[in-house]
Amino acid sequence: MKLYNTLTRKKEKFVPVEQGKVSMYNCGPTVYNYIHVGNARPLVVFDTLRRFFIYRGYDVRFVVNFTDIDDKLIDKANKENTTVKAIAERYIEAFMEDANGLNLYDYKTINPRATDYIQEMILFIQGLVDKGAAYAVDGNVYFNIKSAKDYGKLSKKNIDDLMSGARIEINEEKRNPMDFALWKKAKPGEPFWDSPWGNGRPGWHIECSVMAKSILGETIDIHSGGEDLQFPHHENEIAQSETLTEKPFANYWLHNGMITVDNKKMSKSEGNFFTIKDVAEEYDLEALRFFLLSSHYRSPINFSREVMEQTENGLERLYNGRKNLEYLMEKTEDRELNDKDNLEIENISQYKEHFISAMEDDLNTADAISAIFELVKYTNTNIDEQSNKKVVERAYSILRELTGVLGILSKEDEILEDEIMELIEKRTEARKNKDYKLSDEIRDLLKDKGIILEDTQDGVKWKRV
RNA sequence: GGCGGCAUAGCCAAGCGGUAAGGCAGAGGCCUGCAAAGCCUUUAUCCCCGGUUCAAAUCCGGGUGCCGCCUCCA
Repeated sequence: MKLYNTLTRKKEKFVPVEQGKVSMYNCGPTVYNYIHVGNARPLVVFDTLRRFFIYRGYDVRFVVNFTDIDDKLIDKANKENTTVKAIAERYIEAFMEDANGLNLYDYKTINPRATDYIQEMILFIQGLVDKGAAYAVDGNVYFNIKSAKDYGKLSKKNIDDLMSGARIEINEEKRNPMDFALWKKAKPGEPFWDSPWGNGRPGWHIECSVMAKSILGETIDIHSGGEDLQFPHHENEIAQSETLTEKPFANYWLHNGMITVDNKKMSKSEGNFFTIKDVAEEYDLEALRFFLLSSHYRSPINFSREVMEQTENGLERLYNGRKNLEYLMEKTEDRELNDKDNLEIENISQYKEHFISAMEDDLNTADAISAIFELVKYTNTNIDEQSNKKVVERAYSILRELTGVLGILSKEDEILEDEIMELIEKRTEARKNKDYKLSDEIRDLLKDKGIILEDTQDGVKWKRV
């Protein structure tokens, strides 16, 4: 497995800290609002990486946190005259619904909440204060970036350039304008926790460092997130964690590219965003997942109605391919494998090899998807009622395996109600009698019910719209 | 101003020095009572200009255009 590591700006061979195990941490949502398509990209992409690791036999621990305390939650709670906790509950619930639609959590994922780790954060901050890397001023605690060796090593920025950027807020309390808050003094009416520096709450950056350390340990394998978090968030996480533990915080830093709309970054502050719920009204969220995997995770991708429709149609082709194989499994005969069968199995297996090597090359899902399309093309063309059932089953299981790694084609066929089966039979009878008027009426009736019929040489196939 | 990325057919998108994958859409055809699905055929000198090489979409230099980060942001 090769992964592009932002730290070195190179594709590197992946070597886990502990053989056969992978620890991953992905910065999760701040739960003050519904998540949008841009927020969904890292979740889908790195969920796919996790699935691939599991597929390759790794024992994976994957953490995606909830930031459930910060300025935005406090503002929202004040505006709605409710509590921060209530806001967090509401949007965590909404998040889980979206996550479910995106097929994110059918394997175990750890979802810690920042507010459950306040004591660990206080100890962490105290450790930094004891080391002289952090200082308290009037109830606030700041991290002194001068105490971090290599500050800027991830984002390749140097402190002087940043200073001349000069868009840093002036704060009299800070020794250096780039110092950032580890602990914020409580203002009247804000939620707070007791600490050695008085009542207050944690800063944003410290949360991820602490949850990662508490759950996964001092050095984790992979830390991921959107490329817009590289600076300052991830840079600050590194500074805090490595200053405290004196060990590498994460061995591999993975960053996904941005989603754009009309070629401008989708973001809440720009207002050009579509929430997952918006998308769900028009498209199946599985199509959104497929869209997010249709190009390489580090490239920017433009979200548009046109491309979503293209994606839906492509997904449909894959479903049809699977449907055809399911159909053939019923129709084909199970017999000993001959040379032709073996050759076919060999051909089919090549697509699986192609898929795996694409995924191992820095998670090239776009190329991996092309392998799946090629598999479907192959089976549509070369496999039929005359084929050996063993070959059909082999193709089918590979298709399921590979689409499962991507988390697509997750919808299963349902059993049709008796009433509908009767209509289908009635139509078949009508067609036999060449009563095409009646047969077309029945077909239209079923279409209204969302069932599409296909007449094939060996009988009627149906599918849901 | 500093740092980084990208530019491949109507659209999306692989490609990492050996002569342009895949998908969507369109056109024509096969099959079908008609459809649908599927299959076949069909659409690219890879932003521009130089250079290196037997060979460049791929490497180097110079342009042009677009985007991201430097501020909360996935």
